[in-house]
Amino acid sequence: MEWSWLESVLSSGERVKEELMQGACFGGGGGSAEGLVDKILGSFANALLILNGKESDDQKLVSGDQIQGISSGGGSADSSSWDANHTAAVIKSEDFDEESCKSASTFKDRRGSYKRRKTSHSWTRDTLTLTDDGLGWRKYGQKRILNSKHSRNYYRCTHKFEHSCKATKYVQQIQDHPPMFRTTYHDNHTCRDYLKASELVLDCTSPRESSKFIRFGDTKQDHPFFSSFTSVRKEELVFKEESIIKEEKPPTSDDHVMTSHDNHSWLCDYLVSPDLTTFESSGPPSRFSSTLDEFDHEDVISRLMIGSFDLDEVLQYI
DNA sequence: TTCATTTGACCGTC
DNA sequence: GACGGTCAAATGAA
Repeated sequence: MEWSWLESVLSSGERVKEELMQGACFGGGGGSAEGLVDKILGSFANALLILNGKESDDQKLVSGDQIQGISSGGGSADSSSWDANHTAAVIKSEDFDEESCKSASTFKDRRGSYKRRKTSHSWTRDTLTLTDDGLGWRKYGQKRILNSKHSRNYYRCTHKFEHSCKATKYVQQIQDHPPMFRTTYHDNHTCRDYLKASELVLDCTSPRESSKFIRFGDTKQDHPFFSSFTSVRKEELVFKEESIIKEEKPPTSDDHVMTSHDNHSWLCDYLVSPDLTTFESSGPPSRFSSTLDEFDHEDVISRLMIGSFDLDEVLQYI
């Protein structure tokens, strides 16, 4: 029994390695940038599926062509750009189906229609001041909450309708002296994912390095995608000074500001969303677990998306 | 004129 | 039935 499990793990490991290596090799090959990116992401998606044990009948591995088909078939404003949402849709097919069903219902007469987000991706941040977190929020409601002196303000993403961004947050004053505000975020901003694939440069300085390091372009600060990320890092420093930590899920470092309400890694929560779509505001420093159990598969994609990545580093955990 | 905020109503969940 | 999240008309600000 143990052997079969081990065999399974090793077999999966080999396949993951194959997929990741294939993805890395695509970077050195020919073809259009868009096609290459699609193929690479297809391989990484497959690797994740294997790692998650989801390569079953209902969730086949995806090919780069499939991703390409999806990305070009959607209603994206810019058909030449690869939309990370689509890959997320492939990887998290269950979520995708659920969303499809939801969208099938009419939008009229849906006041108050919502699902309580008990299990959704949420986290809180306590601050001493009402600080602008630099993201586009629009207030859509205010409510008095039971057993609370102060009303709760509800915000949604400014680009909710333009980009179908599901990010919402609510802010509530939880203390008077000194004033303390608790901001609870739900879902990540997907409105900043309109990243042009053509701007993803595969930068391999040597043939040897090309098989070892995968780098998605230089993190140019003037790129909207990365500039938002870098500005966020600055903001994080500000928040570290004026924020306190909640203890629901104590991180390893003392200066963490926010609390995640699900089991995703810190990095995934705040740098890249679990559905691989979003760079979120600020967050705790990245980590890389040293055991297989702690190893979060999504870290792989997170780091791939952020910048350089040591493939061997991943493979040693497989 | 456009866009953001306010506010009461609606309605799903507990 | 209470609570809380969202909607949308009314209102205000730029």
